[in-house]
Amino acid sequence: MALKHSKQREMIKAFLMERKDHPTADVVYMNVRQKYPNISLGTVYRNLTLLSELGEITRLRVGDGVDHFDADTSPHYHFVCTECGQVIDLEMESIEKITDIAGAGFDGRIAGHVTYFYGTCGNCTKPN
Amino acid sequence: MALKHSKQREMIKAFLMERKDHPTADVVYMNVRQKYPNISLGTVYRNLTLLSELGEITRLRVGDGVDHFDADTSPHYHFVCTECGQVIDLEMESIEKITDIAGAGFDGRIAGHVTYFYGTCGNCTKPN
DNA sequence: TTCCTTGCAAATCGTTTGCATAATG
DNA sequence: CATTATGCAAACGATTTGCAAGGAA
Repeated sequence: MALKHSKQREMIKAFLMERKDHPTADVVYMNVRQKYPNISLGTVYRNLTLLSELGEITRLRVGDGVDHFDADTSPHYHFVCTECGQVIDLEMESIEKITDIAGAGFDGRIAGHVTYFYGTCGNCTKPN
Repeated sequence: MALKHSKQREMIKAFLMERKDHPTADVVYMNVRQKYPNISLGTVYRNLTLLSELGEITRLRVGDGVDHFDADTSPHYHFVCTECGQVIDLEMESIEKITDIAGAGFDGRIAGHVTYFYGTCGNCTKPN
């Protein structure tokens, strides 16, 4: 279980940190491969899973069938454009209280929530 | 594109309506097959997809890797138990306003949101 | 008769995993 | 040296799809 350093993991994490969008495993693979041609898709998946288990990155399941990854683990929300598929960070007031609202009268323990907003992004909304 | 009646579709819809949980395609298949042994998994998938496109049912992507289906299309929220995997309806005050909160200052159009709450359900929370 | 729907099986897609080898501590 | 990590390819599970045959309008 003792973690050992690996060039591959380092590059995957670094790549994720320099991106403001939320790349999929395949995009990570394609990009890291330019600098490190020998890396395999399996290694990318293994490291993305490991990093998210360590809490260093977040796995985003926005409902488009593909997992997205985010190196920004601070609490924030995402918007998914139904037109172009883009996943964008939202700058918005906290809505943490919805967990309490949901918990009122619920027979169980609510630990948290997952929310994403959808619609058309700035670009796709513009007239053409 | 003109829709034609089919016994299979009718039974799938009926089955979904009599369930308060949120069955997966496979569960629908297993159950409908008891009354209609010849039905195929492909047909179940095709009809679930068709019905959800028609807006007669809702496809739930709660992040467990399997799609769940709900015949109740009225706006409501779901809770997913991280212990037993169960998906339950939540009776709670509307949180529709979070769409407005998210839209404030956002350059684009927000059409809606998807939220699910997670934690441990009543049964799984109980001491044992 | 038209053409929507089905059953079946093969195909797809994203992701995971087994295994022998390479790299790390 | 003891272990973790890798590359590769095969395996997986959920869902989709092509096609010839069946059923509804």
